[in-house]
Amino acid sequence: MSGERHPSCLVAKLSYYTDLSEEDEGYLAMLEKDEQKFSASSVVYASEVRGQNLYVVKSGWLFSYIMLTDGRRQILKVYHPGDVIGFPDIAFDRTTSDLQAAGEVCLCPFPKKELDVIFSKSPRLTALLFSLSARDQVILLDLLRALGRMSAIERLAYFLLDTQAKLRVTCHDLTDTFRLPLTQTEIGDLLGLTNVYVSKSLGRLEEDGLIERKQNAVRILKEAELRRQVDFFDRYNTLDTSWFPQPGQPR
Amino acid sequence: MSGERHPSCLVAKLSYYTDLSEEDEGYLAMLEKDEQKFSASSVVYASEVRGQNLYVVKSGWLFSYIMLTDGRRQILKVYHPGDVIGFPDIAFDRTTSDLQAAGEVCLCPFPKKELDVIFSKSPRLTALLFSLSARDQVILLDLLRALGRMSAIERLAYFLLDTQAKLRVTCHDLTDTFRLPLTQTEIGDLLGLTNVYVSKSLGRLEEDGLIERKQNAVRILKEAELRRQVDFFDRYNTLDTSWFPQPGQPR
DNA sequence: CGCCTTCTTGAATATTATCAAAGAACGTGG
DNA sequence: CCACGTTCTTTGATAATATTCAAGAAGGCG
Repeated sequence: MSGERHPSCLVAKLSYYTDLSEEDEGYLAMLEKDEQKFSASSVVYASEVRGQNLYVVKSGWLFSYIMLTDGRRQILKVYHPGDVIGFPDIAFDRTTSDLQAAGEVCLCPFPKKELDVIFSKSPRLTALLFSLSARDQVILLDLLRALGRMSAIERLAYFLLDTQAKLRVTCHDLTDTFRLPLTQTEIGDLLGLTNVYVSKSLGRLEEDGLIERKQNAVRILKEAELRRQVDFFDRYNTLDTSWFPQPGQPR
Repeated sequence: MSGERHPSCLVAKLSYYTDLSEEDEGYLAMLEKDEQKFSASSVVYASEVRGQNLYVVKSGWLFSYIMLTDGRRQILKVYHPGDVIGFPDIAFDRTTSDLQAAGEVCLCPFPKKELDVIFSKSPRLTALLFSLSARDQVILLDLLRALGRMSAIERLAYFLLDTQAKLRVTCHDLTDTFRLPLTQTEIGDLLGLTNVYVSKSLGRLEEDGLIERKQNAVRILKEAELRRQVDFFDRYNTLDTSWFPQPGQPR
């Protein structure tokens, strides 16, 4: 549309990792042809619903979660612009989680059935999508490690580092400060803590001079030290594309 | 090889969900052409190692885990016969976790580079593998919910139900009893608990008449009640294949 | 039979949750 | 632009849950 190199943030994100053919860019563009806006806190879809759509995030933050029957909530993943929402649910005919907008968001929904074109026509793009989904899984494993074996303070440190690393992929000039449009209750529901203890632990991190807060922005003061403390790996900065089917022999 | 319908447990598992063409069965057979045995407790691979292999589990149980530098361990996933190990790591050029055999195991290793043939030649089989990986991710999300928002007893109930449901896919006649060849320390490292508290909580479940133990076998006495208590979903019994590219137009 | 690992049990301790209330920030409508 | 209501955050006191430490019992294996 515009004269920009990448009109789409999905294409921008993916070509960060590998070269895309024009044909592949075309397939991706198809996934982003529709747009849908949601207001803050609105539920994009509920769980246990016939979910045949995936979504590309165009702008805004969202998160998916599962409820227990008694009201406990586990937030599963926070989504940012350029993310694809819905790969896990591809294996089921109903959604397995709820999806809620953290603020105003703009999404590009597309039916999962449309993936079959990509699967049939572009092995290379398929491999790329597979890798994205695989990486999401590793990021989830990191979170699992945090919930299973880290203290509250460590979990928060991990969460801040992870968010920072993720935002850096699309926002290259991000240094040490970023906005965090989540409530402490939401952060707690992601990290398996209560909102009260999130408040206390963040206060502690600030007292100790590791982070700084103003409004809902966070500044990470001692990134290296925090990374060492939680044994942090950046899963966002590379992707192994060496095994991908070669282009030039499509179809 | 033999006169059985499915000489391979991977083929057996996959054709449980969808019909495979002979060609597709051929591709899968290629992945299982090599065999490698490991003795109990041996480490199949360590993390941060150039990992270009995936594995099909032929027999035995294994688990993957990540260590923190101070010795804390988080077990990420327990593998059983018919499972494919390594999809998450496909996105990276190094392994992101360690893999250890719980007892004697037999594995079929194959280089991930071999997947490119499947990606290029069989869109349908690719979609099936994608779905398996996606399903693993949902199972992981269930575990995340357990670690983040459930009590010790609930986590154990969830773990037992999950293990039972998974074993039922390959062992159709499994009713309410199964062997559990993991130590309580390992179960604790999976569920984010100490071995001591695993012992106490299992004892509690038994006292309450929900389960029964003898040796290292478990019998689930009140499956329906336990399922209700932890809001359990069986992720293993179906797979949505409706969106798969149609066969008959391969290549 | 004896050793080694795993499991159980109990007491003391630590971490995090719960409850409650006040203070700060934010958005909305007048 | 201010007042008000709402939501979010902070703080303190108390309670619950799980950990740690330690020692003894049980079970498997040579």
